[in-house]
Amino acid sequence: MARRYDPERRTRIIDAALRVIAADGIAGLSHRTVAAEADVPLGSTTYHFGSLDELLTAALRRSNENFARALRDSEAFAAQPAECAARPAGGGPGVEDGAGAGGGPGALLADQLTQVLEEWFAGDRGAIELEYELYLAALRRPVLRPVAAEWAESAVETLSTRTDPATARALVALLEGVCLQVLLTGSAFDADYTREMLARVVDGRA
Amino acid sequence: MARRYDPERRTRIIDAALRVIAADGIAGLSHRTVAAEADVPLGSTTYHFGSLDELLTAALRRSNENFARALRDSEAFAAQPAECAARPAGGGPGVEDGAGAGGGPGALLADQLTQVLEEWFAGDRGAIELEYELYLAALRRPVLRPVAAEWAESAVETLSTRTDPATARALVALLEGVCLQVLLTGSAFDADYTREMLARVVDGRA
Amino acid sequence: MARRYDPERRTRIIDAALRVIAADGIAGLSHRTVAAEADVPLGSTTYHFGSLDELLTAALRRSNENFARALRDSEAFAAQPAECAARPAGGGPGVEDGAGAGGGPGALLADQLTQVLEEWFAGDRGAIELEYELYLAALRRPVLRPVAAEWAESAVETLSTRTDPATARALVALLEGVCLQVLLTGSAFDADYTREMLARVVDGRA
Amino acid sequence: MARRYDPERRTRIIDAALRVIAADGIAGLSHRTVAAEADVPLGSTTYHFGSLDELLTAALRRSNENFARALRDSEAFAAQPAECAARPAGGGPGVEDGAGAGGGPGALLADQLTQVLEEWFAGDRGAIELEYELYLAALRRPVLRPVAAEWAESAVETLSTRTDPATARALVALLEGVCLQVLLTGSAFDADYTREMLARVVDGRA
DNA sequence: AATGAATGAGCATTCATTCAT
DNA sequence: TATGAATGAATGCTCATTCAT
Repeated sequence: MARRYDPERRTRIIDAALRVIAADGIAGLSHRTVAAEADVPLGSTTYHFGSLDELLTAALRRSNENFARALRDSEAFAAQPAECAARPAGGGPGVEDGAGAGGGPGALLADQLTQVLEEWFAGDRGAIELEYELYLAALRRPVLRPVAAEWAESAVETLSTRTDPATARALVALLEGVCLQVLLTGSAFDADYTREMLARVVDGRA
Repeated sequence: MARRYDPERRTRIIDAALRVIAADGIAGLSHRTVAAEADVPLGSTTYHFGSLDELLTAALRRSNENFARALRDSEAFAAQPAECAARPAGGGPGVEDGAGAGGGPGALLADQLTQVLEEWFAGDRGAIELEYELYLAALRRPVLRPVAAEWAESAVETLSTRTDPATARALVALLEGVCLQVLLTGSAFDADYTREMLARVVDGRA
Repeated sequence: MARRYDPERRTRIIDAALRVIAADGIAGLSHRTVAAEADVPLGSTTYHFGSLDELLTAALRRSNENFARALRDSEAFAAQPAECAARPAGGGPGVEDGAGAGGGPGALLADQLTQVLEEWFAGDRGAIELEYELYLAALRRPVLRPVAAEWAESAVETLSTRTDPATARALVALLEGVCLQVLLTGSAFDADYTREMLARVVDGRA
Repeated sequence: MARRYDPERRTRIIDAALRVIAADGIAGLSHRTVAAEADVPLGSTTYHFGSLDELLTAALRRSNENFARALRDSEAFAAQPAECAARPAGGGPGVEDGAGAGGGPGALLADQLTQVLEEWFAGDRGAIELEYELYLAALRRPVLRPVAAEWAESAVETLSTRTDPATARALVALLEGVCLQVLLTGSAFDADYTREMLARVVDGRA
């Protein structure tokens, strides 16, 4: 096996880990499974990642990056309030100032966030589960907490461009709670309800 | 070993499972560890629970019961339903004497819920982690979802005695999101912020 | 592989362990090597011995028993002083009161012990190394110390039938020191010197 | 990492090896552990020492030097050679003022040796175990035997300045046997008994 | 009905060594 | 000359499960 000099190997192992976790969960992640998925020798995974926790940490970090990029690229969220207001009526379906929420000033943001979630749930369900599973793993793995905290921080920061930080934090918490209920109980995502509740949080600002 | 006729064995095994999970997480749960913790022969655990999933389901159900009882017994929450009932239907803005939140009608409920959480976080951290770990396990274990759904349902029902069902559901989601942030990122529980955001959800009712 | 119901399996594993250690040293002892040597499945060794230390302890104990039996069966040592004295001159070669040692009263015991060592060194060298290696392993493995202490105790007791306990202990120490020098430096066993020094210890009694 | 031209590296690696062995035993010695302890690249250890046996040999040699220096520096033993030299050749029973042993001529030497041991056991127990473990390793590693033999030889030579060579050899054997019993069985060092038995060996000279 | 001996698969991890630089 | 990336073998150990009793 002449595979020396593979500078991307570390990266490929992380990607393989994400695929393994997506398929079988963190419980299915082992040096062996990830080595097989990445098509590298077993020793290579232990060489690059001294422990599974280390690999898990790297995987969570990558997952965060993936999500951040996805959010940044999301059309629904990218829209700026000013532009929106300026947009002529008859525009896109979701952004027209209060589809459901009573028309308070928070309607636009609430609507956009709801749309992001809608897109997210409409896409590959495995991807959401993957990201949540990694994120939730921090509950029992203290080494993951700093990375989980980074993620939460970054989500709050992103929303802070549209509202005050405390409200942003609450929006993230509510979104997470809503997602969790959908994912854990197998119930359907209810866009109207979500939009309404997000709007309450935004509009409740003193 | 003359332990025949032990009608409580099933129960003792479940309790042992909860202790094992509290100590080492679900990953540490095995027929062996639970048998040792319950001081029961190895074969006994496989006899009473055909698979670990079965045991896990029973454990989650018990955990839910424990939490429900704790909530029912909580002084903070058990409070003023009587007053509420006594209040004239369709009356004014409700209970205005909320401690903390600016005086919106949701102040009292928000305050009580915040207090419940405060008590919860002040107590044994292991207990919270245990309950959350079991609940979150439903993400990857479909067999647990019905039980997780039961739990969510029951929480919503409990809150529905104080507000409308949709708002109750959102309160549960927000509470879960807040708890998750505390547990996953290791940050401190912020009572004022929690109270304020809960109140926004309650008071936002159309 | 239908090998259920093998009540002697534990014993066979210990015997196999002794053979493995004799051949490759404690460093060569592993669950795998011992399983192969005993012709049992790998899992069988870990089932019967929860850890290698446990297996090692059992092996040292067995080794001690083997040695004790060998000593008991040794003709050289079995001879009783009274009988010896009563025996007509021209008897066996080594027991005649002071072959080398100056004729002090300790000559007989010293001579017999020397003969035991001589027999021992003349036999299978691997057996001695095996026993010493197991015994010396207690230096770094506290769990072995009680067993090593048992062995030392038993050796002292055996010699105490022929002299006072303190002297017996010193004889054992001297014998061990002499053996060690032979085994560690590769030098030859010097019977005359050994006899002489043992006699000094015995005869030095106040 | 600009650590070229490091003439002391070999030495530092050996010192690190001694620390590793002191901490985790020979079983804990590996190229990796010693490289980490010496703060040296992994490749450096395999470069300077072709095999672990080579490193082990060097470590045993250094350990011997350390012990020899310690013995030389010991006040207890460094004692009265002058008096000895001053004593008329072929004189009477030697140094009779032995502290403890009944006054035989060997009393002084026995007393001094006992004191050396007492000091040794009073000091860092890890150091003794380290030295013994390395020394005893020769049992199973023929390459170490010459070095172990050097050590024994040197100890005998040192004692030979105070008594005849055969007696010196026996004293070393007895001392080793006594130490071994203490180290292997975890029993306490008994100075009176040791002094008495050493004296018997010295005084037994024909 | 209940148990514990038995087993093969799998695990994380450590390792000596090789080799291209 | 010196190094660290790389790798295949081996380690101790845990496990769910089977099955004869």
